[in-house]
Amino acid sequence: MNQDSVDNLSRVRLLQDLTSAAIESLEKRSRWRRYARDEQILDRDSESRDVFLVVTGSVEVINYSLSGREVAFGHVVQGGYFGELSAIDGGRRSANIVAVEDSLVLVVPPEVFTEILTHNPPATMQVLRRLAHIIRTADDRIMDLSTLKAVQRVYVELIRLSEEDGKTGERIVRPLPTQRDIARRASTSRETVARVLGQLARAGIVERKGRTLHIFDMARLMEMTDAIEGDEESLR
Amino acid sequence: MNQDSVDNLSRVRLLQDLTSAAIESLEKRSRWRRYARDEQILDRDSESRDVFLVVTGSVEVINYSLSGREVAFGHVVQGGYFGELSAIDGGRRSANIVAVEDSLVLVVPPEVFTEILTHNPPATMQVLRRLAHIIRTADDRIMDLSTLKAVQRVYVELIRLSEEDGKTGERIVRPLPTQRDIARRASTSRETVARVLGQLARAGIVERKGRTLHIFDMARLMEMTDAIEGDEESLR
DNA sequence: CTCTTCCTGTGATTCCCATCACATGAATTA
DNA sequence: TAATTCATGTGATGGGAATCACAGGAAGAG
Repeated sequence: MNQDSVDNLSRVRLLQDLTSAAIESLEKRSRWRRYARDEQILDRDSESRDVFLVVTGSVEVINYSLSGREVAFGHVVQGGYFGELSAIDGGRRSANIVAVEDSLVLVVPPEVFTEILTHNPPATMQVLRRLAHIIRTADDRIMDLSTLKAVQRVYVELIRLSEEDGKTGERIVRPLPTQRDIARRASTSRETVARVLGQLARAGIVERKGRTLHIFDMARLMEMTDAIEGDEESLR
Repeated sequence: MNQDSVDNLSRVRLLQDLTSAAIESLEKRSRWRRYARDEQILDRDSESRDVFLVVTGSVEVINYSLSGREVAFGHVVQGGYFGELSAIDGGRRSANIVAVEDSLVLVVPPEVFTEILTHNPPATMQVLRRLAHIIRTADDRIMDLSTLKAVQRVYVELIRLSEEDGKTGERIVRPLPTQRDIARRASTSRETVARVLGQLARAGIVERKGRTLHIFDMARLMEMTDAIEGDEESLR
């Protein structure tokens, strides 16, 4: 094992409070795996219980309905991890994991993960906070799905994706995901996303330039997520 | 403090691995509260961080949209607890809690809760497993909301509520919640629930007798949750 | 026992948006 | 650079279910 591995691993949030000795021991009992872009890493309902530490790259958490509809649950990027649910409760995988880009992960056996938990209170708190965060996010999404219209869920998703531009201070979404990706996060159809984007652009609220979406009127957009807006005319 | 309290508390899942000494110390640093039926225990977005142990009675976790729509997230019955998210991550309350019946709860300050976690690995694993379970349930619900029609979500809810009758071995739902309650778990309207129940009864799949719903054809009901069923005629 | 209040069953109506169907356009690969 | 393959913009249409509107029943309160 080389020093690089330890350095990289220490950047994984789960391990940030461990000593390098502990990390080395963990690494020895785990195995490295590389996954290519679009490669399936984990199948829903499969039996493994390992925890996956994402050292480089990023993955997507996604599920499919019987009818073929895709529902995106989230991303895990460099420094994150996934698969902890099964390691914790011994249950099956609750989702499919796909590599979004070429990724390097450390596959940690459940016993090793559990051992970290029992010996490292800070790491355990880390996991607890992460699970708490997942629950809050999921609950918000259930609320959105239960109370908002499809169009409004697209607004919410755009807001969620947006960030302050470092230079201009403008609100932007970069890179703008494909309409298909937005649709599977907002649980709607690709066409609806296209229409919403078009309508917002025509109303002067957003503008798309290549892979960047500029949000000119963030306040307006946020209002529209909870008000029952009128017809499109009123947007002009 | 009397022995009864310790006995009752030791039945709370969070504390089941603690010594009675530990439970006594915990109880001394917490406070007892009684809530009447329908009383609001916790408000969404409020600032407290306490964890609530339900010693007797039961409570409901519920949220309201701006438009007034109600979304039910779950129940916590005797022996359970709630409020742990805020104690873990310091964030605000994510839902409202209402007493379903007269309830006695022990209100545990966040520091005391955290102390239990750091000193009792089994209790911590308990919490981790509970959070994992909540996440799985929430994810399932997101899938249902994203991929099923309102009618099918009612089927799913009936299945979820159903249990084997000890004597007859029949599949039943008892007590059958009001249509309004079913609607807020399935995220649909009360009327839709009424129509689904009526339609299932006419098809001979279920029968309602007072506050009990008998499910005669469970297999059929389960099929109907994932197939795109035809018109009502085909149910006869 | 009687009076509210809440629950339940059903019709009628409106409207959201998923789906189908193409026409470009952009981007990747051969 | 041609040839696929994927992304995007928009019309047309149909169906599902939310909403509105009552009427009768059950059940709790006084």
